[in-house]
Amino acid sequence: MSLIEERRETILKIIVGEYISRAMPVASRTIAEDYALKVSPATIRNDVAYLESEGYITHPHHSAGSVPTDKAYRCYVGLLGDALGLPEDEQYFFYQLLREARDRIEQQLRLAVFFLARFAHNLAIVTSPRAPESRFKHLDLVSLQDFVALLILVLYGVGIRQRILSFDEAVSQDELTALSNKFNAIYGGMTGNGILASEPKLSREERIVTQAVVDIMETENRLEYGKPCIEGLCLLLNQPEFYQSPRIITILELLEKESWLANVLGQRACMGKAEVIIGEENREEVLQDFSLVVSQYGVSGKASGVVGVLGPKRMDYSRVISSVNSVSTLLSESVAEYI
Amino acid sequence: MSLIEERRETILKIIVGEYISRAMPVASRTIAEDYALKVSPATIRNDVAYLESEGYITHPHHSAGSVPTDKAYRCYVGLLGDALGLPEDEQYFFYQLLREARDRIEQQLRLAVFFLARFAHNLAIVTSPRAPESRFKHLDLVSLQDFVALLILVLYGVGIRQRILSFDEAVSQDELTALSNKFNAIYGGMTGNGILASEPKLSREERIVTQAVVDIMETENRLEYGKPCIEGLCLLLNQPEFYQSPRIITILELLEKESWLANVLGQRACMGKAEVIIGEENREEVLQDFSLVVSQYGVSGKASGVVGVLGPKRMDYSRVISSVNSVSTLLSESVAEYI
DNA sequence: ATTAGCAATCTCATTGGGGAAGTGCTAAAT
DNA sequence: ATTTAGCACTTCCCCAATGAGATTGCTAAT
Repeated sequence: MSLIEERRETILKIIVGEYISRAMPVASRTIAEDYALKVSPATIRNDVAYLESEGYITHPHHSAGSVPTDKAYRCYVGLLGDALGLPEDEQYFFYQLLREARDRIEQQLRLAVFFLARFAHNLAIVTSPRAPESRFKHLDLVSLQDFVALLILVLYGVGIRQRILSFDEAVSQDELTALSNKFNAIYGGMTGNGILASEPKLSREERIVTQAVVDIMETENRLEYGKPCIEGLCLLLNQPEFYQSPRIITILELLEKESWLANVLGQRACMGKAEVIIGEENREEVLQDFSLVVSQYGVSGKASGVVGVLGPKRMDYSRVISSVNSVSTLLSESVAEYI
Repeated sequence: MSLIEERRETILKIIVGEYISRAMPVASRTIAEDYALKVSPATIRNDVAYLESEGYITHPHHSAGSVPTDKAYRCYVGLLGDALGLPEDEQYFFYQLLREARDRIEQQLRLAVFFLARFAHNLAIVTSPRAPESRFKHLDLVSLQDFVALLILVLYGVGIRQRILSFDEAVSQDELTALSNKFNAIYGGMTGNGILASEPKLSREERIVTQAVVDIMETENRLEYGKPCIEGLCLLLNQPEFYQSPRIITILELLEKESWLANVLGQRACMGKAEVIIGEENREEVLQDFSLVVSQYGVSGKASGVVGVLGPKRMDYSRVISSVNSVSTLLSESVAEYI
């Protein structure tokens, strides 16, 4: 790389960095003064003109400073390399906190999403872990009223689901317990289809239970991701580009949709390594002013969830990526313990 | 009530109604023209001056029309009486929908909050039902790894909680099942304190389980309300008074707090009848530009939750109140079925 | 290849005026 | 005593004009 190309790259990095921290177009004089480049603003303007012709830079208007394009962010993220992680102390504190809550899965996810939002200063998303295909682990039946029982179904990969069952005749708790024992013995490890195929001779009540079990498992299979926990909406809204902007409403509308996460992610999240989706790389149109950093966590093939951060394209990628990676790693360890 | 007083009340109702539907100060001429009062704008101005001196009306500035005060809204709500409910067809449609999901408690709450938000055109809140004091109903232990098990605890009043247990030595599923049976036999119907007081001789493993059970029950008792489901944030944000206003951020910050609902409600929600909290009647300062309509649902003493709607003071009280009442009634029926 | 200098461009905050909206007051009418 | 018409006055809101400030693009010199 020639000296000139090197300087252009430096200038590009400076522009992206400055724009990320100040949220305002970067002037050539600022670059020349605040960084020891030993060239005049005019030279920098020449380089910027070149970078603009290559599609890395735009200007909001004729006499405004430089603003990075999506291409510039992409390049910037590429140059980050294996960046610095979170500060040791923050990371350790978070680690301790998560360990303390390791017996309460829900609580742990809520802590994770809460701290991820604060580490990353943006909207954080964590989905509960789930298995790629539902497999029966255990069920339990609890009598509520004479004709009504509560079905609790445990699936492999830390999923627990409940449903109310109504019978045609009174069923006592003892009978329910007997039913549970029978099903636990024969259905263990089976998939929904497996249970349907095994088709043992069933009584009326047994059929009701089995149908509910299969229905839960199939519903579960249709979902792409577990229920997402979200935190830090107001951190996102406090960002200068969204302050009092109608665009935030489109984001809220997106988040209220049922399966927005599957639409947004497509296939992209991969295990253990944060992926960055910048601006127009987002398939969802309303996200094209945003960047998304996502990673999968969990144990491959057994149980996995997604952690991610959504923020303006002008986010502190280094910090966000390492936050996502940290949280992802810690949650993976946690899942491995009780899978 | 003299003729003049009657006219003043009518004018007050007109001003509140117009302001609710148009979100703009109401001019005396508008009142005279659009409503057949048979008096001139000047007369109306005199009455408005009186209403202002009594604290029912303000003006954003000298030559602006009339805007109702909190006192006016309170009066307006009082005059509503037992207002018109929701349209029959909407109500019936919703009723059907809720019945279809009656075996899935979570799903039912989500449907309820979703439709409540849309009926009321504002932010809707529904908390899951819970009992005033936790009482043991049933537990189940599922082996996850040699030393690790999943505890599932069912409490009276439709609560189901889970926790991961770690033992010092390997415990098989058979042993776990035996443990469950034992506990189900002796702890049934007991409170957390009751279990502690009964203090049977316990093995190491039994102690771990019991401790977890008591801990869950006590944690549960400390919570004032179940986990709130929220819907319709963007409906709220689309209201003209919040459009591009920084006040929405304070609302988001409030909603992200752990126990905001208890702070906001205090003692107020009462069973089966919607309560209206207007503007400065809210104890929470950031809500003083809002109104809140809340009601309890469930079965008194057994299991109850809260349904509510949060919106601008300028909300359609008639519609919101009847929406809240409808949803509350339907959810109460539902809870009664499986309590 | 780099730089200094300068004209050109665009934003943004300020100012001021015209017009519209709507009240408050006063005096007359009922 | 109540209601009304008429009018002055206040305030907002939109618009255009203005000027200052920032920063670039270009040109010509180094």
